[in-house]
This record gives sequence, structure tokens and C-alpha cells, in this order.
Amino acid sequence: MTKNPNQYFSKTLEKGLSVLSLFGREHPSRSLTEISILTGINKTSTYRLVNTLVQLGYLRKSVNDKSLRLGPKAFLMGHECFHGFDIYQGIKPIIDKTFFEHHISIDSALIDGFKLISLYRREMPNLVSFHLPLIMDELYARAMGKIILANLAKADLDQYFSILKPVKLTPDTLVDLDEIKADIQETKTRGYSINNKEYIPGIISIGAPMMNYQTRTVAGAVSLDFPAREYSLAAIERQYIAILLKLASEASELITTAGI
Amino acid sequence: MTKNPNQYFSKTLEKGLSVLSLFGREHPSRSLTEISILTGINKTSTYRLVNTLVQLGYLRKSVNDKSLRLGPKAFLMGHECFHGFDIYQGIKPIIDKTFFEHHISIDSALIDGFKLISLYRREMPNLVSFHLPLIMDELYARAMGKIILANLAKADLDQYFSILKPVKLTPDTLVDLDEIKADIQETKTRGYSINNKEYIPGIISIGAPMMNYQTRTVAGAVSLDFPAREYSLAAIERQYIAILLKLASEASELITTAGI
DNA sequence: AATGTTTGTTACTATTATAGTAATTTAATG
DNA sequence: CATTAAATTACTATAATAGTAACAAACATT
Repeated sequence: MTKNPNQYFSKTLEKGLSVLSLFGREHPSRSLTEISILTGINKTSTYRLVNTLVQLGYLRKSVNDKSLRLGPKAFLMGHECFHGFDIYQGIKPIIDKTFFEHHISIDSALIDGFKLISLYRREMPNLVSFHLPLIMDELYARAMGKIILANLAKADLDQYFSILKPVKLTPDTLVDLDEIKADIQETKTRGYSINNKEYIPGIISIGAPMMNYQTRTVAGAVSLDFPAREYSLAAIERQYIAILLKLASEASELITTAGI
Repeated sequence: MTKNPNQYFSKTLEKGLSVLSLFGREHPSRSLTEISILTGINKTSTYRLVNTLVQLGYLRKSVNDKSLRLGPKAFLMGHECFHGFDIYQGIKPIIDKTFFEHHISIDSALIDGFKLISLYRREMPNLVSFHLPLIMDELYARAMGKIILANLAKADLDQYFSILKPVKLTPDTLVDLDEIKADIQETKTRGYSINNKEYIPGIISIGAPMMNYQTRTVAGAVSLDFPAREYSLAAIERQYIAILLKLASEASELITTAGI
């Protein structure tokens, strides 16, 4: 055991990255004080970090109003980090193949903390196109979230429920804690998860886990999404479970190899 | 003037980012010592930075061989930095419009130091599909590079030539310094640049600058690329210069507004 | 299995970088 | 022009990092 584990953790780097990750599609421009407040870093230190990022080209500063935006270096690094992520490169052909074979909408995500990180997605035109965020909190209301919860260690699951504040996203969203717990229990025995219009009205999804077979832990999930107009839940379960599980097992192989 | 400007630059953050940017499509996996050598940071500090990145989820460490790969957080940040880059979002519709109107291959890039950073690209099927790197050094051999050089301040251009070591990429690449200088001079008076099979055999390109009209500096360039089989240089100059310049002026408006 | 070799991890400080307060400048607003 | 807010700089105590060197673990070779 290390005597002082903190010695091998760079707080400055953590802060610098927390500054950089405040920028994105939703927030293309921010001010120094805004950054200082959001990160909780005092103004001078924020200034130092921002200044560094500007000098390195990760941010750029407007000459007029001093507002900050992403710079070319961030774009470049973004490209590399996105396309250089092996799991993304690995899951793409797997999902594409299933998509072209069966003509269904497919989604995939990794779990990070108790958040879903959207990985790769293919959508059929019959699905009301909805713009999903990259990070999602609502594990309890999504097929991918439910199957992940069902595969979590008991301690983790308990912790999740201890902090969970369910929100009624659609008329069908489960918000009663006991109901949600029962649903997860059922999901566990079933082996796949069902989201019956609980996240987005009119959309039914089924989900299966991406498992690391080596460590026997969940790393993420895949889901198949259907418009409720055209598909009944019964029909979906009859026709698509096998496809879902096959997809999930291929994804799990990938995860296991990659060691997520 | 600041007394000690270094006070407002975080070396730790710089190092941390230099570690992270060693990863990408070409280098999905690296070892600690490799990182230490490539960055020039001593092993203990590298260990600290890597450890930090692992703990934050930007990197992940293989349990078997301790090799390092990009983690979910890097993927996430990559996505945000890529799609949150306003210039990218701005240039896309401009290039798409021209692409669909005239059915020609179009490329765009920003300049960073003396390197081209690939921005957005649309390709016709008649062009031999070549996989371009994200960063390119060969300004002297590309249409986008030439027009950028032609618009550089004299001091910068001199510096560029003082370090330039031209490489014969195709039979038509100019490698004689004086010839290259003359070509840049000609480009300057012409107002657009010509790359006559100098970068890739069989491909002719014309380029125009993306100017910041406010600061009167070049921020990047756009180019139109043609297969030499189907188009003669004369035909291209007759038909496509107006289109190129219109495209470049639209892009310049964007750049000026964005303040690059 | 024992050996040497490489790579990764930890202990230990001197040195340096950063945090934080407060003052100052610059810009924005009425 | 006055007022307020935001950004930048000066200054220094404190905490974080760099760097050396020792140690452990993994790997290859004999």
C-alpha cells in the first residue's frame, strides 16, 4: 500500500481538464468568472489554467469580450480521442451489421459512475428522431440503464437507490422506488430489460448488457428501440430477443478483449 | 506588462495534455516508459500524470500488461470538443451547400503553427479515395498550404523557409527552394493557389484562403480537388475559380465572426 | 528454476508551482 | 461620467511537483 496515495494524483491536471470539459455542443462559449464558479476554482487559478489552455491552443479568447471558446488543438484532440477510442471502433461494425440485417434502431452506451455515456447509435427513419444527450442520468427509465442496474453488485445498486430521485419523464415512467426495485429484480431473472414508453413517449426498448466476461462486471449495454405505433411489446419480445442477445454477446466479447 | 508571465501558465496542465495527446487513431495503446520518453517527462511525474488520467477515466490501464488506452471520459470529451467546435459546425453547411450544388470534392483546414489541421471534407466518388491525416506538414505541396504561405507575414514566411526540408512526394512535387518561393510569389499575385499533382499523383487542386478580415490574417484555407484524368488544369481554372473564391469568402466571413 | 533486464511503483525531500488574498486595470452599463 | 462588474496582476505562504534512488513485479533468457 502506498503511504500517501495522493502524491500520485495531480490536482492541477484534474482542474485543467475540468475547465476544458465545461465546453461542448451545449456550451460553446464561457467567461472566466463563469468557469471559476462552475469549477469552484478561485479566479486567479482559473485564470492561470485558462491562460495555459489558450496559449496551448485548446481554447481561444475573443479580443472583444474576452469570452472563451474551443480552439483548434481541442478540435484536433477531440477528433483523436473520439476516433481513437477502440471500443467505439470495435462496436461500430457490430452494430452496423445488425442494423443492416434487421432494419432496427440500435443504441449502445458505456457506464461511468452512475451515468450512461452514449457510444454509437443507428436509427431507422420510422423512429421519431430524438436528439439524445451524450451523458444520461436516468438509468431507471431506460432499457440500457435497467439492465446495467440489474447486473450491478449489490453494494453499488444499494448506493444507487440511496441517491436516486426518480422523475416522471413520461406518463409511463416508474417513479415509486419499490416499483423500480421490483422491476430491476424482474429484469435480473429475465436476462434482458424492457423500457415500455418510460423514457420517451411512444418508444419501446429492450436492452441487454455488455459484460466483461473476465471480471464478470457490466461495462455498458445495447438496446433495440421500436416505435410503439408499429410494434407491440409482445411482438418485440417474440421476434427480437434473440437478435438483441446475440448483439450483446458480440459486444461483450469486444469489451472483454478490450478489458473495460 | 506582467512581471513574471510564467506565473500564469500551468506547466503541469501542459504536461498532462501532452500525455493525453499521445493517444489517437494511430496510437491506441502506449506504455508508461514510452510516454515518459516521448514527452520528456521523468518517469515518476509521468506516473503521476498517467495515474491521474486513469483515475479520472481519461485513460484506462490493462490489468495484464499495464498498457494504457483511451478511456470513456476521453471519448466523451473528444465528442464534445469535436462537435462543439464552432468553426467545424459553421463550415459544414457552407461546404455541403457548395458540394451539392457543383458536385466537386472540397477540403478545408485551419493553420496551427506551420501545420494544417484538417477541418471538414466532402469527397466525390470519382476521386481516388485517400485517407488524409488530421495534421499535415507539407504546406509547400498542397493547394491549401500554398495559399496560406502566400498570405503569411514576411517574417513568418521567412521562418518557414528557413526550416523547410521539401520532400518529393510525387514526380511533380517542387523541391527546389527557389522554385517553391517563386511559386508562392506567383500564388500571391494570382489570388488562388494551384497544386498540380504535387501532393498526390493524379490529383489537381486549387486553393483559396480563409481570412480573418478584422485582423487581416490567414486562419486556414479551402480547396477544390479534381481527378486529373477527368479535368485539365485549364478547364478547372476556367470553370471553378469563381466557385472557389465564393466558398472562400463565405468561409472567411465565418472566421471573422468567430475571431480565429 | 535461476538469472538478468526491463518496466512499473513507491519513498523521500528540495525546489517550485500554485492557491488565495487583495489591489489594480479594463470593460460594460446606466 | 459615475458605477459595477470582469479580467488581470502583485505578492507570498503553503502545498504540490520534480527528481533521485530504492524497490517490486513482470518478462525473457539461459
